[in-house]
Amino acid sequence: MSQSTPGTKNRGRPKVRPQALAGQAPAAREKPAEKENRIHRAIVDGVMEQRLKPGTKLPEAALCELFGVGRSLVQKVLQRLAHDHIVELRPNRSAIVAMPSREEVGKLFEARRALEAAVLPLVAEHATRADYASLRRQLRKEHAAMHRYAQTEWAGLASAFHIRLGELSRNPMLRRYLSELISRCSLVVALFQPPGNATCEHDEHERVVDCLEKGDVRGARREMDRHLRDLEAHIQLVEEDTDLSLADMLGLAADP
Amino acid sequence: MSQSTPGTKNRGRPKVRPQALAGQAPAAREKPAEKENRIHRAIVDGVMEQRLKPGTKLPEAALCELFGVGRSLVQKVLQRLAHDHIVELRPNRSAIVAMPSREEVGKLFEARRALEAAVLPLVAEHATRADYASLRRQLRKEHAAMHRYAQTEWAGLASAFHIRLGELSRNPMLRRYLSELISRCSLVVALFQPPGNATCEHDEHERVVDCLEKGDVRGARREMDRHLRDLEAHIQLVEEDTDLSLADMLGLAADP
DNA sequence: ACCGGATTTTTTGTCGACAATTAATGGTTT
DNA sequence: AAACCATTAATTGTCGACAAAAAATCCGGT
Repeated sequence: MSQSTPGTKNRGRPKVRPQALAGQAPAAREKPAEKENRIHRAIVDGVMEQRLKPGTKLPEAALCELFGVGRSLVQKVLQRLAHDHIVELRPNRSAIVAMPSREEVGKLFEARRALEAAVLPLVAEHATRADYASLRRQLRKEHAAMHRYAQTEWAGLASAFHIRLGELSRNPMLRRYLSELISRCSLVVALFQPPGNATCEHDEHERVVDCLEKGDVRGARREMDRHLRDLEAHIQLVEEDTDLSLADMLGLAADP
Repeated sequence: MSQSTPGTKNRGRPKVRPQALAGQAPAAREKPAEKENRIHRAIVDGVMEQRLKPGTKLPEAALCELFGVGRSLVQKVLQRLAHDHIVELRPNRSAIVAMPSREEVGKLFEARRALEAAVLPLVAEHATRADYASLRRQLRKEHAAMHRYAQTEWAGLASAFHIRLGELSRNPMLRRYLSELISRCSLVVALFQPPGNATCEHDEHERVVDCLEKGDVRGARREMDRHLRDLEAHIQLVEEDTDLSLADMLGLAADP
């Protein structure tokens, strides 16, 4: 199969465009650490909202200009993003937005199922009445957003539920690992979920809390496992075999 | 060239001493990435073998001189170490070797129990005959080292068993998380285990493999949980309440 | 016209310099 | 003598500069 397209000089992956990154104006004076977080958040948001598509190049120089900082900061941020698997970092090459393969996505959800299951007994062990109450409050907000068709807000709240469970395990390491997996999953969901295709998820979250509050850990695990498999089943990977530069270019051409 | 100025007053936390870091001579030409790994490994080894005690300051300038690199590299390495919780990184202050509190250690082992339990079913699902055979081979080496009283080697092999289980889960994320927790645990064990107090661990590892090979996941989980609780029970934390600078000074005073 | 090698361009890797921040020191007052 | 404040020293935070690697481009041979 021939992949060489004669005459196409500007072939390759798209570079970052200014509009793709919400240009947060640097406040008059900000604490040093905040600068780093600002850049980090801007890129994460860009990826989550699909302004930055997988494979997009993120050259350090461009980011420096866009955010008005030196390369040291940009490098530190890219390092962090690479560790969270949001960008891919190759030696002597531009960092690119991570493009998980079909298999990686499978393993990712597998890991998440395992970790959520591992967390539930600890939640049941440590959670108090007040904790369950706050969970219920969160679920109400979630429902409200869903019925309002506030897509992105709802996605955030749905993740927040799982993250809250991680917190309720009262274990910082498990919480951190779970948060990491949840972020990556919602990234994948955002990537492969064409806008509008909202997976209405009934009240699977509620059922998990019901079981937990009854002390039925095994039931909670079962419900959670089913919920996560549902979530995974709802995403369809549309993947190109070896080279998606053409698709990228088309995507880039369709400029808002 | 005078090496270290003997007139410095060493009050407060101990600083890094040249002997405490195995001075790997930089090979004639090494790949860029290897430099970073060399420094990383040197510090990790130093901590594991207790040449670098918790609370030891690691100023960037000193590390630069010791390894003959610039501050960028040192910073990158410290960043990585901080992420692995081997050093603690405070803003505008020297990085110090991490000193886990009693509670952190408890949570650490809790997380590890949860994760090892979560990994076992996947191992049982994916492992082949050959995998079990290689596990058994590894166990034989472990036994040999134990009977030879090769303390440090045996510790490494014992960790290797658990790490191998992580690999056999065939899940990169779970493998990485588990490896991280195992490293931190063996770090803690090394810290609080006075040399000579070898916890002979019978053949708890064998029992886990036995259950796995029989397809008895639940049994394997039970054995593993017991094994890890045993391990935790064998470490005694000798901790100071709020401030251990005095103890540090004493530790430093007892200088070879 | 096409392929392969030399050249230019882009981009990262690494370093030392300067500014900012914190800890340590010393001097003054009560 | 103890506490407080000003000054000094040590250490990190951030930046641009230069070198090295890879990619993109150009060019001559078949």
